[in-house]
Amino acid sequence: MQCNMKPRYTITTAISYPNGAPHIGHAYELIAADAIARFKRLDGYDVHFCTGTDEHGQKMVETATALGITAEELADRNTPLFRKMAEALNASQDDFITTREARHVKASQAIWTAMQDAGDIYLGQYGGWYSVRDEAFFSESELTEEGGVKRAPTGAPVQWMEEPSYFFRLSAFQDRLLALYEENPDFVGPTTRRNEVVAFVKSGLKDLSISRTTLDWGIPVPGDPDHVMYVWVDALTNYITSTGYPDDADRFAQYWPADLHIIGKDIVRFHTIYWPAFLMSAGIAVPRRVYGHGFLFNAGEKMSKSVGNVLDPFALIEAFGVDPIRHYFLREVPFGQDGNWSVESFINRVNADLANDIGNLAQRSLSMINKHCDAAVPDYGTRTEADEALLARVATLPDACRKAIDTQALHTALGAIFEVVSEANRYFAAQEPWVLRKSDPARMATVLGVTAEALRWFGILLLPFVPKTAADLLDLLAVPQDQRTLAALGTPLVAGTALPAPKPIVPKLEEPAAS
RNA sequence: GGCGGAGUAGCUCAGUUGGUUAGAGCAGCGGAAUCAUAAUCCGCGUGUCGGGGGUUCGAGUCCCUCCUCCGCUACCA
Repeated sequence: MQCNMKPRYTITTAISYPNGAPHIGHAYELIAADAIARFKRLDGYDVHFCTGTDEHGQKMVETATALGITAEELADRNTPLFRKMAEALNASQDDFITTREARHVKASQAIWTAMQDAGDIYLGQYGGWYSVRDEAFFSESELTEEGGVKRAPTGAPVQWMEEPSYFFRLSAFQDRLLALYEENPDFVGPTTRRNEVVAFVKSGLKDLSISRTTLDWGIPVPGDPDHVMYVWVDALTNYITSTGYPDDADRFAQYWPADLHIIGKDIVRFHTIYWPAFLMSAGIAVPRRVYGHGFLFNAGEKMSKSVGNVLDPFALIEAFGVDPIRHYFLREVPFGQDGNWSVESFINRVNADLANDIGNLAQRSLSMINKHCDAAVPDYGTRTEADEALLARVATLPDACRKAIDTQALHTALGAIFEVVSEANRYFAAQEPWVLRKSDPARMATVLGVTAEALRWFGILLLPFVPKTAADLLDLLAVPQDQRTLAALGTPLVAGTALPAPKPIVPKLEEPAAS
């Protein structure tokens, strides 16, 4: 318990499905959520940032079976890869949850019981196409048909089967959901997704099958161990498990409801219809906002295993470094839209922004300080209009970034920052401190000091996006660790502070051979 | 089919409640400078604002229509 009651901010990614190794889509979602989480911390929030893996479900069993191992072994094999990815991406999650954990089993059973007590769960019959050989149901769209025989993707024939299943009374929530969207226009983003969701709910809702008896890889239904929970109750509940439900009432009160769920656009419906309905049924507050990001393409093509063009986040990080990767996807892809990866545009973007614009600005200004100002922050107290104009421009950035971050416009935040970085380059070129060195050393000192001060703002503002690079820049400016917050932006560099010898913070990328 | 979104310079896109010669970044071409990671700065675009029609003193910005592309249209994370 803290006495100084910082505002809190709870943000999550979807939990990844670890039936394979993580791919760039998983990385992208985590990078974006991490940037937002870091920004909120930087802005003084008490942040709870959670990610993880969803280890249950039918696909896990299918994949494991194909590999000749158990689902549990598959999870043991793959979940660590997702943890490694988070580490490699320099993600700052406060919690990494997996659905096998005892706390999650407990939370899932608790919300189930709450929904049941509310009268929204009943026992019925679920019908579907079942493969005896695979011991699994398949959806109509997965099936192939030849000679009147429907077959599963595995080639096994399927037959229409019915089994007992618990249902969630989703149909009863249509009006409440529509009221939710009506009263909270920001509940679903981007807007185009919201329209789809509203249209879907307006078209009428059917009750949802939420248990299976043909599967045992999952969380047992309370009071009926023949059933395991099927998919959504288990998977979505991770968000409240992570915030302390049901036992840690203090933490839960502190961190729930979530401020933001960052998810892929493909699972918007589950997060904006099923999830709030579950919560309303259980008497739990609904999240404040759900945002569906776009997908990434590789050189204009959809990534797929069969095409073999799936980007491996580990390989990219290995080849280029984390910050360039983070920067590229956050800056180049308008968040919420689909984006594209190409090596050419990646090299261009990273070199232009990080190496040339800000990296070189730091190098050229700090080199002069090092050589001509006794390697200490020069006195820049006597300023001209041009100096003030630049600093005033820089000072508009925090609010611009806050506004962008609160609408998940990550690319806009970075765009705003780099627009002013360009402004700083123009300022530097126009002031010509290398000429002033001979004509007016005091004026030179001021220009260099103003530039260094601008760099301090850039460094702090860039921490959420490119943490290592920004920290390196702040190191060069001798900014103390406890001064690296938005609140500390108002505390300018102190003249006379010793500065280390400058060194390039971002190496320029060469045209690579790596893929 | 139904609902929704989008079509603006080579590429990626901005364009507020309709108003002066439609903008930015990147790429390209030319120049300046030399403090710096050959980085930076300055200059250069005759774009049918998808086609057509309409409203208006005036439309990329509103209305109609057509064309093209995309998303959603339930039990898969």
